[in-house]
Amino acid sequence: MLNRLPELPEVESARRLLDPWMTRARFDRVEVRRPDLRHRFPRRFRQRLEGHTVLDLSRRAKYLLATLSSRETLLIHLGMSGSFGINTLALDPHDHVVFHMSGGAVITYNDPRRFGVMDLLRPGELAGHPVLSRLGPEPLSPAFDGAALAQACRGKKTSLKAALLDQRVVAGLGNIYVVEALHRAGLSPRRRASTIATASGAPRESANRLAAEIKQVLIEAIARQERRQSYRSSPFRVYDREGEPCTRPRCSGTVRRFVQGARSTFYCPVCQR
DNA sequence: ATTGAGACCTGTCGGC
DNA sequence: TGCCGACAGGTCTCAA
Repeated sequence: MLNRLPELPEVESARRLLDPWMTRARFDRVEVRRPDLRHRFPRRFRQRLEGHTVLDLSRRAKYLLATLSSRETLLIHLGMSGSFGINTLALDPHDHVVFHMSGGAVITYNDPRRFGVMDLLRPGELAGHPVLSRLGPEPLSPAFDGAALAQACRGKKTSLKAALLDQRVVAGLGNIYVVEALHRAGLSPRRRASTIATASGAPRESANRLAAEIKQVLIEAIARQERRQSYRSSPFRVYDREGEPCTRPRCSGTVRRFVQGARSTFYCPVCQR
């Protein structure tokens, strides 16, 4: 469903799901049922995994990184529809990769739209990686705050929404959580990104508020994933609520939708300025 | 350099 | 009922 689109909280949730089954376990057998996700798999993908042990499973932005005993790193991106299953009974047509681990666990990667990525990085390829090395700060790290956000937005002529989707500004947000954070912070998605910083790049109050709301919306989403309860109504305050009353306290506005960078933006024109 | 638009992919949904 | 186009979105590529 909507909240399964893999943004940072969903990827963190996947990491926590996999960790007990993967870390300290060995790849006994790897099945590649479809090698054509977003890119072709690296050469000898299966052989480079089999027989090796996972030493550590971490997350950077929307990427999962498994450090292997071979000193290579398995890099995984869930794209738009990727998910993992543990010991699922029957194979689905979209189960593209199956890891048979030494502990007996069978880990299945499912990805109907095949926008996901699996790659293997040799020891030297991690540091200067064309994507990883350009990622901005982790939004939940202490390094990310209003000052860091303002500095990254300084002089940017693009919209605040586009800036937050730029993984070099802050790493791990997608359309939904950007829309939610802007709503919570009471900031218009159309506003120029540079307006949250002073001319010298110092944070305005809006930058501090936005950074705090980004953290909060992610923390709440991760906690929701952990509880794994199903919701009868949307957990989002503004996303996909076009025409509904604004959910912010004392706001009488109505949620509007418009397209920004070929993505749907939902916002309240009354309280988001 | 920065910014924006199009492409990739397929399940779902609304309209006729 | 069934078909078909529109839509969803993360990231890469290309062009202005």
